[in-house]
Amino acid sequence: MSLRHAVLGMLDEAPASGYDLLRRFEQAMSNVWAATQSQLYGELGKLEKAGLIRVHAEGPRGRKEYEITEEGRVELRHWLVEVKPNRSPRNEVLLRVYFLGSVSPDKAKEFIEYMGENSREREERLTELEASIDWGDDNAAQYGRLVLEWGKRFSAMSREWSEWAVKQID
Amino acid sequence: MSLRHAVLGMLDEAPASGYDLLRRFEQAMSNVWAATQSQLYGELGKLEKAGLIRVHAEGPRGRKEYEITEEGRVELRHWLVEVKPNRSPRNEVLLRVYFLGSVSPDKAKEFIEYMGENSREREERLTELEASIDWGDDNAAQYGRLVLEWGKRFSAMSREWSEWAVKQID
DNA sequence: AAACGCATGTAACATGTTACATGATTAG
DNA sequence: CTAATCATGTAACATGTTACATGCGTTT
Repeated sequence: MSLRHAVLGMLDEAPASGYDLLRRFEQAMSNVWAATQSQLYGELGKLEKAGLIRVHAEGPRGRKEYEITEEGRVELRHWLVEVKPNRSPRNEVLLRVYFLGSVSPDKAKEFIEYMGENSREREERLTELEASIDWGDDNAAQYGRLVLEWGKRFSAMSREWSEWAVKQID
Repeated sequence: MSLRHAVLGMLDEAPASGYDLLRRFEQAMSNVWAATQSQLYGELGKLEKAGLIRVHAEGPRGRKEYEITEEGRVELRHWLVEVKPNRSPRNEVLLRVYFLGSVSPDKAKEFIEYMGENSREREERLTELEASIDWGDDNAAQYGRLVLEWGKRFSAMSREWSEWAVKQID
């Protein structure tokens, strides 16, 4: 149930509409957690019914701005540090590497080079992002920087691995 | 539909029963792709109906050993290098880091230290695993080594990030 | 004979994706 | 006035999890 907590976390920073949250899922959040529009609106409905968020203001075009409730904050803090993370890892690209023995070494190399290319691009995008963001010195932004740094290190590691791995084939 | 392809990949190495495959998902595969017993048996049924695998031998206790068909091999090779990977990343732990501003710096530090501890353990487990495996020099094992190395580098990177990140807080 | 491991399957539920559907407001 | 963007929602389907159910074969 992490989508639920992603929403609570964002609303704990500031009130927002489903539409606002969707933008964040597509942008800043997209390296960490995904959500489709459909799923998001559904979850907002459930969260409201459960009393963890409430409509705080309505705007044009049926816009509903939600805010987190005290109950929601309690749930968020509980999840953040007390609930054991238990997602099973799923890495589709690495899964393919496992089975590259089923194609020719040339195709395998090509695939791993493609992985390296992706990592390089990701690395660049994150570096650009870092430069473009005006990091206020508020509390929340601090952790955004940590996540960004994680992404950069991850991309670098993946790129280096790809460079090493192509050399191992045959 | 990666579960499907994980199954095809394993059956392309050697025939196996659902039970055999489950063992692999729980062991070697667990760092890369997860599957529950329930899901696996369901998928085997679908794959058989679709003609991508077939029952190749039956054993005691209703054991059904499957083998991949030529059609299955075609599908596997197609997926391996021609289908664009499109899984959206989901990292529950990193999602929490994003929102650590909602708890005290002390609790945040504790959480990141816990992350580092996990990475260290994972690193050790993989190193032990590496030593314990008798790598035959067959084609398939080669790629298993690449995946293992990825895991080791990933764990090391996570550990180093954690060490760096705790120092950034406050 | 009991306990353990092998072996398969179903049902209910939760989560996530794709496609469809609708309409208001704002910018050019 | 027209296109883009804002804004919310539903339906059908695919994927994944937890719990339940059953029984055979082997080892102690």
